[in-house]
Amino acid sequence: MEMVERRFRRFGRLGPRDFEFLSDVVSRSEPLAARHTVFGEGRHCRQMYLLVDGWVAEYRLLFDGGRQILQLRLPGEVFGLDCLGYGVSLHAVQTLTACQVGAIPVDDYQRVKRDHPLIFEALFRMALFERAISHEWAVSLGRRPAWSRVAHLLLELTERCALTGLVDERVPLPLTQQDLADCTGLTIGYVNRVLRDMRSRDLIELTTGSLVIKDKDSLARFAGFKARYLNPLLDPPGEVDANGGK
Amino acid sequence: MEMVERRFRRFGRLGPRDFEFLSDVVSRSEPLAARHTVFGEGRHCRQMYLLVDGWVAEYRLLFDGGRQILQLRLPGEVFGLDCLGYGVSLHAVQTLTACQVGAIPVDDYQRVKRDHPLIFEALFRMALFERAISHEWAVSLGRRPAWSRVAHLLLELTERCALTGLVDERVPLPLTQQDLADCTGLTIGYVNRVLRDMRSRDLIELTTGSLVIKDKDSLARFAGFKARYLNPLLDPPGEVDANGGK
DNA sequence: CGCATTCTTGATAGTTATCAACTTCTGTGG
DNA sequence: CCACAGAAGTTGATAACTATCAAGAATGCG
Repeated sequence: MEMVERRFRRFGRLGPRDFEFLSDVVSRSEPLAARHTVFGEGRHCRQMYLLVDGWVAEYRLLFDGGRQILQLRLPGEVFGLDCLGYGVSLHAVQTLTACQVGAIPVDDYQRVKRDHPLIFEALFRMALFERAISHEWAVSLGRRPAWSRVAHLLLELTERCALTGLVDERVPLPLTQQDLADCTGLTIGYVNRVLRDMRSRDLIELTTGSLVIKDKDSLARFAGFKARYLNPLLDPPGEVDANGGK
Repeated sequence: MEMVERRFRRFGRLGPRDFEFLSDVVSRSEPLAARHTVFGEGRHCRQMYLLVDGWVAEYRLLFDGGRQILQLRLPGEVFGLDCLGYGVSLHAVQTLTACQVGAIPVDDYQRVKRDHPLIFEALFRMALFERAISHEWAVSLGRRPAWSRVAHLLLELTERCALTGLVDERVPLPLTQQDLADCTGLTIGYVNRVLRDMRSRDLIELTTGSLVIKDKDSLARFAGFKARYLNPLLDPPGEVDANGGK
């Protein structure tokens, strides 16, 4: 619940009733093993998911065996919203670590909207946040050279871990090099070479499962990384005054 | 108003009061010339925009002069939502054609949420729709070869034009080859070669400003194009029964 | 301790980028 | 109605980044 609460607090001033609802979802959440497929692409879907703990990847598989990771989800985030707009999953989801995952049936959609408008609004604002990240990835995929793509991803992930707190310099990074390749649109071999180069320049320290960025400034400079898109406003417009001064 | 109404009808069963609100925004909309910058990146922003008519591009400029188009907006769509989550524009926007653009001040945000919940919900569902498109672009940028990227974009745009109706076989395509390149992460020269190839195979007919796909099936097959992501559900979950049978 | 991932690395191939003309449009003003 | 200027479209030759493929080393897990 810890991370769920931190996350939602970042996207709205929920009330006790709202946290009760979330807490309820969390209490009914279930554990999933690492590297487990939560759902495939093109499946009829009837529920959204709340990632209570662990990391998952949203991805698409291509005809030729290629894979593009569309987004990484961190603890407290929500995924599987396609059921709302399509009733079918447009992408697949797989756990990267062991996870704890809660479900929110779409049948509860009307109820959430009505009884928990602040949760609904938080979802909207989370969607905007996520969109900003996707845009940044698109810029990487479309216009940045391999080195910058990888640097950008590493910087973004450390920054996102910091966003909900609870991390020091060393951040968990449960991604294989193949995963990194599938995020950045590169091949595993080339990712490896890029990482080797970063290590040789003493910019990062990357072991299986954890990352330390030793020279954030240099890395950010080389990659053209600006963290602005990772710092959403705490309040939606018009509510700052209403709630801020109470 | 025509296109705005068609668009919003696709994303919610708005009431007369809702259309009144939109109509009001439309009536106060202003014309913009083609190739005009609506707003730049990193600007303080206090309003969302309703694209009453015309096409605009959302894009990012890079240090080295490169440009990545993040999204194309068609008539009836909304853009500039960053002001809600960031208060700052994370990307720039430029008109591709002459446009008619309405503004919705963020100060009206609370009012829209309260008095026009269906509009608010429509925005949410539009965001999901837009997300699906962005994901598809990410797959193109990351994993599809140049030829498929271009084919995919052309197919998507014809499909999107059809979504709100009012087009026959020939669709307007106010994009220069440079624009196509900036959408697909390619260079103008290579886009030109790809188009030449498509024309030589008699798959498309592309003149400045308009496109005809002469062999949709072949093109779609070669590019691995599936239009599923462009066909959102007409109703959000739980409302089908409530409204469908009236 | 042994298998199965994951990680590394080298050699080579292939898309796609670069760059620099040149040509074709399109719209404007005379 | 024609001439002109600037934008947009074409094309060729060459370079470069990144992919491929294969195989060996390292690491983690049961």
